[in-house]
Amino acid sequence: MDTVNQNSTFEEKLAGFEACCRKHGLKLTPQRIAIYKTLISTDSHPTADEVYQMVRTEISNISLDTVNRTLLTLTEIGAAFQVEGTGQPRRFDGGLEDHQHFLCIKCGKVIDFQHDALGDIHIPDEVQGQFKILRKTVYLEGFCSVCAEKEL
Amino acid sequence: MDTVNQNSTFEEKLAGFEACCRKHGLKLTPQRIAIYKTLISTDSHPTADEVYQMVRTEISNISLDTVNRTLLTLTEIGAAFQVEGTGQPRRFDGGLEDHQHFLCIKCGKVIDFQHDALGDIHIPDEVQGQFKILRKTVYLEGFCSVCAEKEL
DNA sequence: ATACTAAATAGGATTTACTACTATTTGTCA
DNA sequence: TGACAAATAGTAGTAAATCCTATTTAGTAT
Repeated sequence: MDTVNQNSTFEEKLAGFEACCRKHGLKLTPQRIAIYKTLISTDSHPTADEVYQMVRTEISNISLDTVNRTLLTLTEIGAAFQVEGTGQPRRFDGGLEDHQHFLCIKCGKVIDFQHDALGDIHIPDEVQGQFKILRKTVYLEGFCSVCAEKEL
Repeated sequence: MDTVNQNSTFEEKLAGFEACCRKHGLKLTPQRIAIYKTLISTDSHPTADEVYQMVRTEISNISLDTVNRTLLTLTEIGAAFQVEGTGQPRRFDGGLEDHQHFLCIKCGKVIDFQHDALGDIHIPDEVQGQFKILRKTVYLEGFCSVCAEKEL
C-alpha cells in the first residue's frame, strides 16, 4: 500500500503531499492544496459536494468541477482514496458462490476472484457487537491487466 | 452470512427465493421473479439499467423504476447484494491511519473500525499476478446500531 | 369462485451526481 | 520575465436514481 503518509502531523502530511504532486508532475495550485487540507482535516467521509461546501469558505469561487476533478486526481496519486461501497452506478450480484471482488479503478470493471483462506476472516468482538454484520469480504482495488498496460 | 442459497441449482435457488419473499411478506410478482432470474443467470455484475434491458425481453413494458426498486428489495432480504465499490455518491477518505470500513446499507453511513490483524491479509499469487493491486481491505456491510433497532 | 385491500407497478417528471466544453488564468521552468 | 502546458471557473449537458400518482395485481378472506 502506498498512501502518501500515515501517522504524521498535519504539516508533514502537507509536505508529503506537495512532494507527491511534484513527483507526479502536478502543479501545486491553491485549490489543490485547499482540497487536500480539507480532506485530511475531517474524519468523516465527505462527498465531492461536501468537500466543495467546506472549501468554499476558503476559496469562495471554486467550482464543483474542480473539486470533483481534484479528488479524483488525489486518488490517482494515492493521496486519498474512494470509500468502497460508493461511486458510480450500482452493480448487483446474485450472491451465488462465495467470492471476492476486485475493482479496476480505471475502467470500473468488477472481477471476481476466489480464495478460500479469505472466506473466514475473524472479526473482532468489539466490532461484532457494534454492528449487525450481514456481509464481510476482502476487497481489492487497482488496475486490471488491460488498464495496467495503458498506464505505462 | 445469510445469502438465500449457495451451491444450488437454478430451480432450488428460485424456490428458495420464493420462500424468502413469503418469509418477508413480499408478493411474488412476475416482475420480481423475472428480475431475480435475470440476476442469477449472469455472472457479470449488471447495473440496474443492464438488468432492465435484459428483463425487457421477457416483460416488455416493465419500468426502470421497478427494476431499481426490486433490486434494492432483493438486497434488503439478502437475495442479492450490491457490489462494493459501486453505488451512490462517491465518498472520499484522506487515507490516514490504517483502517477498515463498515457500510450501513440502511442509512449509507460509513464507519471506520480498526483491527491490526486485518491489516495484513495474504493475497494469493495468482491474484497478485493478475492485477496491479493498489489497495486491499476487509469490508463489512450491515446495519449500524441505530438502524438495527429500527429493523426490529 | 368473488370481492377486497394493501402492496406493487408503469410511466413520466424531478432531483442529484457527475462529466464535458471552452475561454481564461496560473504554476512552472527556461 | 516571458512562454506554454496545465489547471480552473462557469456553465451546459448527460446519466443515474428517486419521487409521484393513477392503475393494476397478488394474496387472503368470504
